[in-house]
Amino acid sequence: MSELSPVHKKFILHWGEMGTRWGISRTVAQIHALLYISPEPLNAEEITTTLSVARSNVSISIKELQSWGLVKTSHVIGDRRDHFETMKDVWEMFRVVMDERKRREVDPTIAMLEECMEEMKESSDSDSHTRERLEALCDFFTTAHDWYQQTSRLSTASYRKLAGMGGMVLRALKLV
Amino acid sequence: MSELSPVHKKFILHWGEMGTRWGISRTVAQIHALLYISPEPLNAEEITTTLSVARSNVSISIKELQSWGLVKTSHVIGDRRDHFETMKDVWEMFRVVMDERKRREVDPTIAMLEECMEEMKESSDSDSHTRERLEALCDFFTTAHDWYQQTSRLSTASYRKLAGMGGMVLRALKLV
DNA sequence: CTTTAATTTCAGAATATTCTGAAATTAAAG
DNA sequence: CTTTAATTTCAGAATATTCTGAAATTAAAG
Repeated sequence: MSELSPVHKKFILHWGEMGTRWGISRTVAQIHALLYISPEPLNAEEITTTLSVARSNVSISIKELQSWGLVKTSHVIGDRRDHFETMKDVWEMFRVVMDERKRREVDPTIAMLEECMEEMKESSDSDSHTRERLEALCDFFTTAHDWYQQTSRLSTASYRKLAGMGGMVLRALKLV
Repeated sequence: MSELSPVHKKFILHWGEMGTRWGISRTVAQIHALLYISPEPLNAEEITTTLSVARSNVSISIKELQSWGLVKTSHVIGDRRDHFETMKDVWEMFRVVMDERKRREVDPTIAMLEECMEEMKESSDSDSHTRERLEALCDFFTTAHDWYQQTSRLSTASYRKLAGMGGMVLRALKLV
């Protein structure tokens, strides 16, 4: 794995680029891409040489990926070094990312909105326009949150089934 | 609107912070938040003083919001300045953002994956593991893309209905 | 306990991003 | 056409982020 084919490079570079657009550092995303296409778990040294980044950068980035729940440690007998791997199931992978983003960003936002509404109530703020806007946002987030709760635990197969049936479902529910 | 209440400040600051986590500059997100809670369209000068940022920063950030399709220009009779406003429907707002992210990030990623697969075919690359991984990713993205196509055009009311019925739908489809 | 391999920490360098303020441009008003 | 208001552009300052390399720490091997 330490010699990347042109396709490997293309994929890893693109994934790194996408990472930066979503607030994830390039190296973190590149390591994730590398582990995703690697047939077997890699140790830190291998990642360092393959991606040409500093050893310490790999260490920190792996920590970051672990905090997202995207990377697990595994071991090889006769080798004391940690090896790292990521899940291969893509739907599972996105579920993990969504869960974490929900926890880090959506939940605090809902909390903030509720606090705002509470504070407005207490100070008997007559600014009904602001109140309406915040309520609409809060509403949207909680509805989306509920839907997510319902669907995110589906198996890969069920998810695929649901997505495939999309149009039919909507027609049956007379939503279209 | 040039004097922000504590709740306004709280909301705008939080929204700005969330923006940075999703790869959007703080000021861009703050302006969006401000326009969202503003009862009427604001001109650039008002935004400048309310948020205490440079006039030029407002100009560039508004451009950015317009490129996302989140901000529209409106005019007031007897005033030659542009006024800016954002949609108030939250579901619509997120749909617009999703559409744009799909166009900017998901579509190019699908294209990249297809190119990779094509290149592997041409060079009759025997790396079946990589091929499998890329195919799985491509598959996921196209399935998600299809589902999104089906549901994203729903009205706010339908979206709410669908989300509300979540559990029922899944049970009816024997997915749970 | 000593040696050595592996890993982590962290200060600061390198880089990228965001923002400012002055100058240039555009365009409405008179 | 001239004046003035409004807007945009853009170089570089300010700031934030990412990354490196050396030093410190941890922990396995002998």
